[in-house]
Amino acid sequence: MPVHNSEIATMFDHVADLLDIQQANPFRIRAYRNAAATIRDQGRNIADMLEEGEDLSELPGIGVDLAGKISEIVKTGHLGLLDEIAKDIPDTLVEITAIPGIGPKRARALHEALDIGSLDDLEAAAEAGKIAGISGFGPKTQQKIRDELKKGDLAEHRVRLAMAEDFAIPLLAYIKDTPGVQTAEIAGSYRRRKETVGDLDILAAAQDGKGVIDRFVVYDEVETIVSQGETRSTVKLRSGLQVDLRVVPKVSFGAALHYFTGSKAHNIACRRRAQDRGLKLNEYGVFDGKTRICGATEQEVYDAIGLPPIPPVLRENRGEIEAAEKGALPELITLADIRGDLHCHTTASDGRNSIREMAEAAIARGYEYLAISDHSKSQTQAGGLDEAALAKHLDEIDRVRDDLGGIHILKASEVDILKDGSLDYDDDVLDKLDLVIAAVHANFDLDEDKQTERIIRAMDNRHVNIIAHPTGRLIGERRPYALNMKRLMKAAADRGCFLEINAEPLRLDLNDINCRMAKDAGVMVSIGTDAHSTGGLDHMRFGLDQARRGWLGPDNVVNTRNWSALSKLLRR
DNA sequence: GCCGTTTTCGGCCCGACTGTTTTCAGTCG
Repeated sequence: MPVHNSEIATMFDHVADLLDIQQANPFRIRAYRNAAATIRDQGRNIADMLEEGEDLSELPGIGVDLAGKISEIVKTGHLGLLDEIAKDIPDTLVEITAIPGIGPKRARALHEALDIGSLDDLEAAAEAGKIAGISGFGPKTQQKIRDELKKGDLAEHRVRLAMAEDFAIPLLAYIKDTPGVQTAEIAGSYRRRKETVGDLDILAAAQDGKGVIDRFVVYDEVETIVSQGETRSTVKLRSGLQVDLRVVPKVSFGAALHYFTGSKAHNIACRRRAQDRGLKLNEYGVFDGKTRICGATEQEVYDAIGLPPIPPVLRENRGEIEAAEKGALPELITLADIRGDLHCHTTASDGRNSIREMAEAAIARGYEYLAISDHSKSQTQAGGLDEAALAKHLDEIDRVRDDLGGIHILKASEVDILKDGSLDYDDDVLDKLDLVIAAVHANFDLDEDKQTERIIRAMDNRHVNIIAHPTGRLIGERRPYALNMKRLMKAAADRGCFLEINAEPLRLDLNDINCRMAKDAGVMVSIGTDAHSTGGLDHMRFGLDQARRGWLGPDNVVNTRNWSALSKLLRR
């Protein structure tokens, strides 16, 4: 039974939560959280690394002790430390800290005063009116607990970036439109272009914070006001999305933007750098003693701590500070680098627009080329084409090509990789195509070895240029299938095969970590929208976000090449 | 519990808002 990185990370986070309630050494607690983050950031399976004899204590934030605990988890599936802690406090006590306003200290107080050990215990105590009597608690807190329990909605739900935009853009316009607001930005993981965001963090520059906050909390979509002060406020929108607004004076805007953009780990590293220089960094600026030396722009903040500006997409404390220090930050790809889209569908299978409409839409976006890649015959529910239908379809592409100048239309197909790794069309059919995208659309539950070998076998076919959405995950809906990514990447590099970043907001597959692995493994990436309509071509920018978060530059991406370079690359 | 171009010991980021207090602890980001 292989242990996933996410399981180890979850156990470490759980240990941290429990130690927090025990009021253990806060730095020890942080060590567990940092280690959990490091483990999540590994593209490779930790269990595999261990098996291959790698020294895990060389990973950042993991020392001899935690390396030993990882090994224990991988070998036994258990962590003895958790049993130790359970003697003191119940495992399920952590649940109650999901209630806003209940943190580790109050959880402990509730446990000690009323022997509360779970959400159910808490609910019973709250309904019986026993909470308000505990020191540090009062009637308001008791009522809040009852309200939150009644609502039930305690699980953190992150929304996909594309959906967050739908709420963020009009809200930002509203804030910018508020009298007295000089400038405003959306910060947080939204600005870092993370694939999902937990809440929206908005920053505004204004002299009068209160006026801005007062108008913020009456925004049309606000359902509840969680907190409301002079310079900051938190609300919940009807959609359930939480929004934090912070207002600072203009001279502090850069420092506040830096602080509010995060990530937390990046901020901590920056603040530590400031400390090393005898300075203090907070959201109001960079300070020498009590004197504010700068902070109007992010550039000034980075200058003060001796670094070139670091793009928000890289601010995850995944080596960007060290790279910046050495002047080795990557040149990141931008939309302007993209010369074409190598994955889209038409009415021939499950798309909504014709070949001509898709091509015209690509021309309108300034592209040199577009690959028309409808589904193969096994995808019956998606209108996949059998050989005869494909032949007619290719003829139709020829007609549009003759008719429509100004763009190279590639005859392509998104061909199913069957369970045994063979392809859905025979080689003589594949021969007629300019580009073959191979994709897994069924049999997701093979074990890691079988799934990996299946895809590598598909890549053994010299017709295959691109593996589409390599992990198969759907954000928030379907986990990636089991795959040895390191083996897959090596195989792709050896065969001159490309891996896709599928730019569809639900997929974004490869993810940022895998993109970075691809770069390190020397695998080129193709960013394709998988558009099923002309509008879907605009999802390219979400794929670019993921690529940028994965440190990719124009050189790492196939579809930054001009037509002649691309055509050479497609010949394996 | 981790970490080191000052260090193998002694450090480890910083501030706003709320509710319960009667000056502040706890929570959150």
